[in-house]
Amino acid sequence: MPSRLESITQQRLEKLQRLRDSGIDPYPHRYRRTHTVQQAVALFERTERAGRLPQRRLALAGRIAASRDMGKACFVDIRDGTGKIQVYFRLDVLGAQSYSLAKELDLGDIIGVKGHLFRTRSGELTLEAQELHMLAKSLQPLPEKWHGLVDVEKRYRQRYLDLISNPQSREVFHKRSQIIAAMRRFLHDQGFIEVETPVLQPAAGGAAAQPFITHHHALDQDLYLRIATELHLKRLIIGGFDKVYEIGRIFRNEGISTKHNPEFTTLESYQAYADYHDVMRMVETMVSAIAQEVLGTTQVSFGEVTIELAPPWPRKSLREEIEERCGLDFLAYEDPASLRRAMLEIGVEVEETASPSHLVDKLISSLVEPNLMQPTFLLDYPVEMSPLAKRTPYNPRLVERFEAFAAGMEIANAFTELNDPLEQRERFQMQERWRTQLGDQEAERVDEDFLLALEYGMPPTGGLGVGIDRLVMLLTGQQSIREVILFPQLKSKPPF
RNA sequence: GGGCCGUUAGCUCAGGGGUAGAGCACCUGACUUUUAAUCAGGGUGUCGAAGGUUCGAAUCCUUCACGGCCUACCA
Repeated sequence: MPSRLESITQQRLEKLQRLRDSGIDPYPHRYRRTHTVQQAVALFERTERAGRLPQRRLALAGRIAASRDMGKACFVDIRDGTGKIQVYFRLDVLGAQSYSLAKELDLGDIIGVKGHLFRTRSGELTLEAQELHMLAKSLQPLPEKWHGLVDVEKRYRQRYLDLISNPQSREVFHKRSQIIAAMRRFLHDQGFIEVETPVLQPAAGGAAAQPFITHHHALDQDLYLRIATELHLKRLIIGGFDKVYEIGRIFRNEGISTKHNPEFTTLESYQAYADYHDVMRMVETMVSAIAQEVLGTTQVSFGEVTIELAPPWPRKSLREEIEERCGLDFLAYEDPASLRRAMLEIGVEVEETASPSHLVDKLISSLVEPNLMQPTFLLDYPVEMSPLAKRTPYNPRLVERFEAFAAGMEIANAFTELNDPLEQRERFQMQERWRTQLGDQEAERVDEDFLLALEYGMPPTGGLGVGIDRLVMLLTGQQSIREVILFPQLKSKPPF
C-alpha cells in the first residue's frame, strides 16, 4: 500500500500528466500580469468613485488560497505578494476547455487570470476570468486554511508554509524589513555612511564571546567568524570617515534560547567627536522615530505591558540601580573574590572561575535586566567588563558606557571609545591574563593590528551596538527571537 | 548542560491496556454571485524511533531523536 503522502502525490502527478497530455505547460516561463492585487483593487475603487463602469481587462496572478466549486461556476481566492482577491470562473464565459482546467485546480496552484472586475451580490470585489493559465502546478497539499500552520517546529523548518498560511507571520517579517529600512534612512539623514567589514577574521574581537572557527584552504589558515563589527569600524573612524555604520550578521558560538540565535544581526555605529551622551540621544530618537514611522505610534505592546518609546528615556547609574535592587554596591569591593562572596550572600551564585567581568554582568542579567520593561539607560560600567571603553573622569574604576534596556531585554550597548593606545594595550593584556589564568574563553585578545591603528590617533568617538533582532521583537511584540528570524537555527533532523 | 511538557491522517486536534477517531484538506457525484459555500458518499495512518512488560501496547516502563517552555551561559 502506498503511504498517504505518496498517494496524494500520485493524484497530483496524474493531474500534472493530464495537463501535459492536453498540451498545457504546467511550468511556463513567464506571465505578463498587468496589475498586482493591490493595484487592481485601487484601480477599481477609483473608477467606482468616479461613477464609471470599469472596462479594462486586467491580468492578475497568484497562488490559490481557497476554492468554492458551484458546478458550472466556481470561485477561487488567489493571493500575490500584495493581497488576496476573489476570481470567478463561469463555464459559459471561459469555454469548455478552459473551464475543465479550472475544475482541475488545486489549492496551492499558481495561476494567471485575465478578465474584468465586478462586485458580487454580497459586494465582494471579484475578477471574472475570461482566460486562465496554469503558472506552476503544486504537488503538495497546503496546511489547513482555518487554523493555519501551528506546529512550531514545522513553521521554522518550512518557513514558506508558515508565510503562506499565517498572515501574522508575514506581518512580522514585513515589519522587520520596514524597521531596518527606516533605520538606514535615519542614519543616512544623520550623515552616516554605510560600510561593510570582514566576516572572516584571523582573530575575533570586539566583544566577550566565543567565535565559530573555520579554515581557508588556499591560505591554509584558520579563520574566525566575527563576533562584532567594532574593531574594523573604529579603524574607519581613524581613516577619517567621521560617521560610519554597519548593519550585519555576527556569529557567537553559544547557547540558543528565546533571546539568542547563533547568528544574529547588529547595527554598530561610530561617530567621531561624540561621547556616550550624544549616542544616548541618538538611540532614543532613532528607536522612537522608527516606531513612529513603521507602527504609527511610539507605544508598543509586549506581553502584558505597554511600552512607551518616546524620548527622553530615563538615565540611571548602573551602580545605584543594582544597589536599589539588592543593596549591593559593587564598588565597595576591592577584589573579585570579596564581591563574589557578597553576591553569594544575597543568593546570586557565580562559578568559582568566573572572571571579574562576569560578576557584575551576572548581577545585571539576574536582577536588573528582567525588571526593566520601560526603556531605560543604565550608565557607567566597571572597567573590567568593558575593555574598549574610556574611563569616567570621576572614577577610574568605571567607564563611560551605557546599555539600553526595554521589555526585559538588552537592546543597545554603547560607550565613549577608548582611544589611548597605550591604555588599550594594558586593557587587552589584562583580558589576556584572564584568558590564560582563569580560562575565560570569552576574554579579548591583544590585537596588535588594531593597536597599530590606534597609535596613529583616533578622535574622541561615541560607539553604539544595537541588537536588531531584539529591536524587532520589541517593536512587533514577539517573545521569541525565532519569531523574527526567518530561518532560526535548529538541530538537523534525519531526512523524511 | 539540568528540569518540565509535547510528538496520533496532508493540517488542526480527540483518544491514555481490548477492531485507529473528528473537523478541514483530499477523492466521487449534485449545484452558474459563492465566500469557513452547501448537500450526498468515500478514511487515505510506521500513533516520532528502538527495546521491554502484557494473552493483547497509540495507551504502561526504559533508552534515543526532534521540538517547546523554564533554567544555566551570552546580546
